[in-house]
Amino acid sequence: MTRATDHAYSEIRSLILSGDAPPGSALKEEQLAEICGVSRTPVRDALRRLEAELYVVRSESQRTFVADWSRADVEEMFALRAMLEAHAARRAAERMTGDMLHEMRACNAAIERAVGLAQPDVHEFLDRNRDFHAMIIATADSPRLAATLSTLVEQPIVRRTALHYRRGQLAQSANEHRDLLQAFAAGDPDWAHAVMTSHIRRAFHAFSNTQSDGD
Amino acid sequence: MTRATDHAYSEIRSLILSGDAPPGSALKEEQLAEICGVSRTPVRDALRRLEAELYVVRSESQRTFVADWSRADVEEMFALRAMLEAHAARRAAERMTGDMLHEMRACNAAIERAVGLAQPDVHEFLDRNRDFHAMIIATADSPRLAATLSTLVEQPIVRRTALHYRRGQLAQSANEHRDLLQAFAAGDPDWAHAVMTSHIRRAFHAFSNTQSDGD
DNA sequence: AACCATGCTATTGTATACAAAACGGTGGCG
DNA sequence: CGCCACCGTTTTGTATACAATAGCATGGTT
Repeated sequence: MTRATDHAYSEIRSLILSGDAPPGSALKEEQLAEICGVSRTPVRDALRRLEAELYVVRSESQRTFVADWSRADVEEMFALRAMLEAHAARRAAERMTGDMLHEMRACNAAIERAVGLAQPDVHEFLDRNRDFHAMIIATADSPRLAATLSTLVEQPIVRRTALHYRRGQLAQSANEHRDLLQAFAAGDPDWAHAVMTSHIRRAFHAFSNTQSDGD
Repeated sequence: MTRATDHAYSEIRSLILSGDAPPGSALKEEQLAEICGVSRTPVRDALRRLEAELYVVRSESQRTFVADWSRADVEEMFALRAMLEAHAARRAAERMTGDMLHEMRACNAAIERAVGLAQPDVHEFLDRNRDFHAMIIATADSPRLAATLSTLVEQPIVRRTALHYRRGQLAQSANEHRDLLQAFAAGDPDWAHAVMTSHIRRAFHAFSNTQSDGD
């Protein structure tokens, strides 16, 4: 997994995220190899990785397709994420340090800035939001939890969801982060757990709404 | 992933489970290829799969080693498993059918038979125990939950644990399964959730004890 | 006309050769 | 004596050729 494999990975991932490779469409190794300018070997490695991260699925005869998430699939994913991230928040509250708390406050300040602009900077919001959640997971100090979450969090869904957020939804997200910071500052694991559960579940419903709006 | 890859996978897995490849030892692709009688290509695929299932880990320079689980790692794994399997039990209680309940009762009867023998049949216990938990996960009807759990139920630990069980511990496991069946029959999700949490946590402490006994 | 068998084609699986990178040891230099 | 750089060896990464298999269409048979 070095140059060629990483390149193939991000290239294919982009195809999926951009919609150039729509859900359900077949991904052929040779064709992808040509697009990426590498041989089939690194493409195969990249596809295995994307499979582990649920971007693609394999038929029983080993053909690869872009994952097609039904509404039930999305709901299921959010439910798991709520459970695991709430657990992470609880552990983080037990292990929070002053330095980390300071860093997280700075991070959320950046989020509030991005949201407060005349034209909210959604890209900045997404990046800082990811940082914020990553810091919680890092503080939770549970490598397997982190590995498990990483296959659920970094999904096309999250990205598409935020792109349809209204300013009010972005701001609410920042406010919930503020609540989390209070729970962390108080060192109250149950509080952190509850806020995080609520935070993720609201994200799910925000997603449901943008979807039913017909995009 | 057909003949050669599958063969390499189970061969390498056996090396790890049997202890011929002890925790922390390096796994070299060429050497494994020779052992399995295949080329490096399927070995590489097998190693990726074993990596996803946490049997092996990779250094930052892409060398692979047999995973070496610290006590903290094991505790962490059991905590995640308790959370996710309890969730599965809750969903299963909401979706349980008469047929499945019947099948699960038969399965647990087989477990009780294996445990009740003059010389308990641990191998039979392990197989039927896996079936029992698999049926719960199947009934929970959540593909992503199933996929997530399959990477955590990692056999090395479970297997080693059960091999050191005394008859009483095996019997207690069967009794807890009985409690679960009652919860399912009653269609009580919270009950099922609580019993499963307790079931997994007891397994963790049973594991801790066999470990501290010095094997 | 419907259905099954058969053969062609598209696609993935496997082997092998070569390239790149990392590790380890050895020698020289400070 | 210790440290660093260099080079040989080991190990993994990548490309390519070939094998096997699945999918699909076509034609024959009932």
